[in-house]
Amino acid sequence: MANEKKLDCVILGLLSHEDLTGYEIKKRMDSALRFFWGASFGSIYPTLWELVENGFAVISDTKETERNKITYRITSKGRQYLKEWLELPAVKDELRYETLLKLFFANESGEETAVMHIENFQEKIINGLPFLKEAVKNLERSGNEDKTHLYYLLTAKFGVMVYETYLKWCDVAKDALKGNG
Amino acid sequence: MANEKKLDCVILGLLSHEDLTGYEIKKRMDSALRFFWGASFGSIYPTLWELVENGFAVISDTKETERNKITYRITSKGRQYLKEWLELPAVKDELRYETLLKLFFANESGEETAVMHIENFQEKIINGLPFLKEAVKNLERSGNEDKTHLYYLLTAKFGVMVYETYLKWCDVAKDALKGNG
DNA sequence: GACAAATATAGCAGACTGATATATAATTAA
DNA sequence: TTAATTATATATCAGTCTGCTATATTTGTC
Repeated sequence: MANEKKLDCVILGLLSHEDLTGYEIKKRMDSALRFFWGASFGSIYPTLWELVENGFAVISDTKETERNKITYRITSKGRQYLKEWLELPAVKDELRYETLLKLFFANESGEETAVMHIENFQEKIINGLPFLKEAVKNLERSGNEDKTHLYYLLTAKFGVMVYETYLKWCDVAKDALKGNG
Repeated sequence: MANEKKLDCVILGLLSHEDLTGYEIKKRMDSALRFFWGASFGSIYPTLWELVENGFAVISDTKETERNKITYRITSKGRQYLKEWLELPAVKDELRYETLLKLFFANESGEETAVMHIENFQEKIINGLPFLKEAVKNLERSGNEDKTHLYYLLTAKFGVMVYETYLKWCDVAKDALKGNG
């Protein structure tokens, strides 16, 4: 019954850094937050309206003529709401890996399919790593003058460490299957 | 528009091992699959009916009198459907970590809150590790006579490796914040 | 100036969660 | 023995979010 909605707070978090349009919010989701949280347009736009209705955000009218776009700005009420949410313990920490699911049931599909899933996974991780490593490099260079950077850095480091572990596991798993062919 | 539903296949996967009631399926979700997939009663029961309607499962009437419960059995049509899904590449591999989200925005809530989130996370991981380690130990002991065990073992090993990496990261992150207090 | 790509918003069917409700069977405690 | 508690078992539903589709404009490119 309580408020299980998270996206309003995620958007307020992004707006706490800078004014953004819905489209720009989506871009942030697909870059900086990509590794640990996602959201679709289909949820971002309705949520933005909701934030305005609740007085947590306002439509910022600077450069309105520049393009027919809507830029949102966080209000002090919104900042307060965000802060309260940030102080609550995290509830949802979960993985949802279809790769592991398909591997778990691979008895029905055979060993070749199992190896295929591991190799697909491996490729996805190899492709995703450079972005995370680049983020760590840039954030480390920019130093600790800005706390925002430090927090971003910590999440990016999490990503690098986890992805590197995934790659190690891929080797372990492939070895285990090959040694059993 | 295509079938994005996964739960029907997950349930068929579990039924491919043994006949189960909805309640037992939920228990498997909360133990063996817990680490990488979840499902609620609210989705399990409707999906079971759907499976019966589509001829992928039947109500098994053995020991019907034992208790007023409904046990489901996979059909050969269901097994075929499962196999086809298992052979498709995995689509959804994603993390959803509220802890990282709150850490990312910790600039608004302060360093103490950030450390609190990391420590809560650390505790959750420490509490979750023994189950995964126990699974690895038991599955390694049971040997490779059964392929089903091998696939389960690989997913459990994934869990152990990843959780141990999480704990390493917790130390790194706490150090970074303390060195900056 | 034609074409492609990026920007920008909106709506919707379907999937899933988390909560609630209800009932029975088995176990434990008094 | 019976009361209380816990485990088993199923069902329903509002609210949340995804993935898809549609539409239109702006910017860059050749």
